[in-house]
Amino acid sequence: MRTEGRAKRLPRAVRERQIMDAAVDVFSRLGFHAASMDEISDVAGISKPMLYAYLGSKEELFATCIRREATRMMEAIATGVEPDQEPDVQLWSGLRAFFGFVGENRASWLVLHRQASTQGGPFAVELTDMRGRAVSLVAALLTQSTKAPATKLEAESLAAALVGAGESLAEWWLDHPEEPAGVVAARLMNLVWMGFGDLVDGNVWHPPSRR
Amino acid sequence: MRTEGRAKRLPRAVRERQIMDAAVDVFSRLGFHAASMDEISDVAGISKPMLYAYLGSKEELFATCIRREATRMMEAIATGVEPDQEPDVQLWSGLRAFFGFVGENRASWLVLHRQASTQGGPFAVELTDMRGRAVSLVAALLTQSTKAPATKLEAESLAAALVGAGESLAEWWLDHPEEPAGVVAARLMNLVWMGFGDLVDGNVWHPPSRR
DNA sequence: CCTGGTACCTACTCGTGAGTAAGACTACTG
DNA sequence: CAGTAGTCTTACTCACGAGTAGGTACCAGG
Repeated sequence: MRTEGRAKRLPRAVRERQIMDAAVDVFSRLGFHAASMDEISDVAGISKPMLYAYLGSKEELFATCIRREATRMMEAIATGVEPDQEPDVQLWSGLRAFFGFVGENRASWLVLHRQASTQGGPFAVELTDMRGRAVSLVAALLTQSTKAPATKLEAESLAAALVGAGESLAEWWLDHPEEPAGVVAARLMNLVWMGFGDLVDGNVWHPPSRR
Repeated sequence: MRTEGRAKRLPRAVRERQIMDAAVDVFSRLGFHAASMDEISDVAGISKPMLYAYLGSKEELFATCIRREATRMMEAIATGVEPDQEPDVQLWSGLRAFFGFVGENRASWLVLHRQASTQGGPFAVELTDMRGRAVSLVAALLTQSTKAPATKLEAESLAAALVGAGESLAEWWLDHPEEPAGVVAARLMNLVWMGFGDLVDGNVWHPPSRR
């Protein structure tokens, strides 16, 4: 990129989108610290002062990226899940939506997960916030199941474990892209709904209405 | 630290231990990038050139930390687990050992997990390596269960999910230290062995010989 | 008391990357 | 064809942190 001279004049909104896309790309490849504003501006096809003029400091830019991608993902999942269904079906559709999103937005996922841990920055808020929303969502789903976990702590911790399992499996999936999203999602569904105990005995979970 | 003048003369081996301890502390608090060699040397109570003379570059130092802490953790788990037992019992003892270690070595855990993602460095090898060993271990445990997952991929992905669940739950635990290690471990055990399906119906897992 | 060797220090170099000053180019508006 | 508002640039400053040069204190053994 950026071998030509002056960039074409474009309206601010468009430029901002381009910059954000470039930023997500670079952050996902290098992580927050290793990514440089020079490289981002380069990939975006503009010069550094534009970056600062439009998106503020590096930390602000990163936080904005997180916010945008997190919102996209949460919306994808919210769209995919069907409320007013049995808990297991809801979980199933949620998992499908999640893995579907990750499969089609690797960069988004990387920026949200791999760079999530780089604690310290004020953007950590955005991340823990999103993760917290996801956990609460799952926890609510669990609590809503009758006879489910007694304490709030129990539901929340199980939800945290489930979310972590999803994240980890998504990470594993990046190294084994030949597997279709549905298969991976189904595996996690079986793990958390049936448990190894049942799986060992050959009992598997499947959607109520087979397709 | 480091307000006094010259440090007392100490044999190299002792100094190296001190430095490693300081490094783990600083890395766990700040992460690889944000940690500075100045601060580490400061916490260790010595000057920077000593650091370089004894432990090499920053990346070498970090890699050494990872190796040391990873070894400690894997040994703690290996010691805790009882082979020649039923798979579920093995998993149970492994989980107990894992959460026990994390509870008593927060800094070790943080350096191993939170800073794990900071990809890019040559130390990433150490981390993915250790995680790979953990996953393989669990995968072997699963495969050894009769009638278990058919394909190697399936076992490995489930193991990855389980390890991720453990990591995530450990992370959650850091924010809820009032819970005892055993309770947290038991929760994860129930999740992955029984599954939500059973938990919803009130079926819980417990060790074969009640204590 | 010299002679080495090892622990330890102060005080630098030097690259890199965040952030900025000051101005140039383009387009619309009267 | 001004004037003005917004886009875009080159070319800096400046702090911070990795790594080092070159020396000082301390403890052997001869």
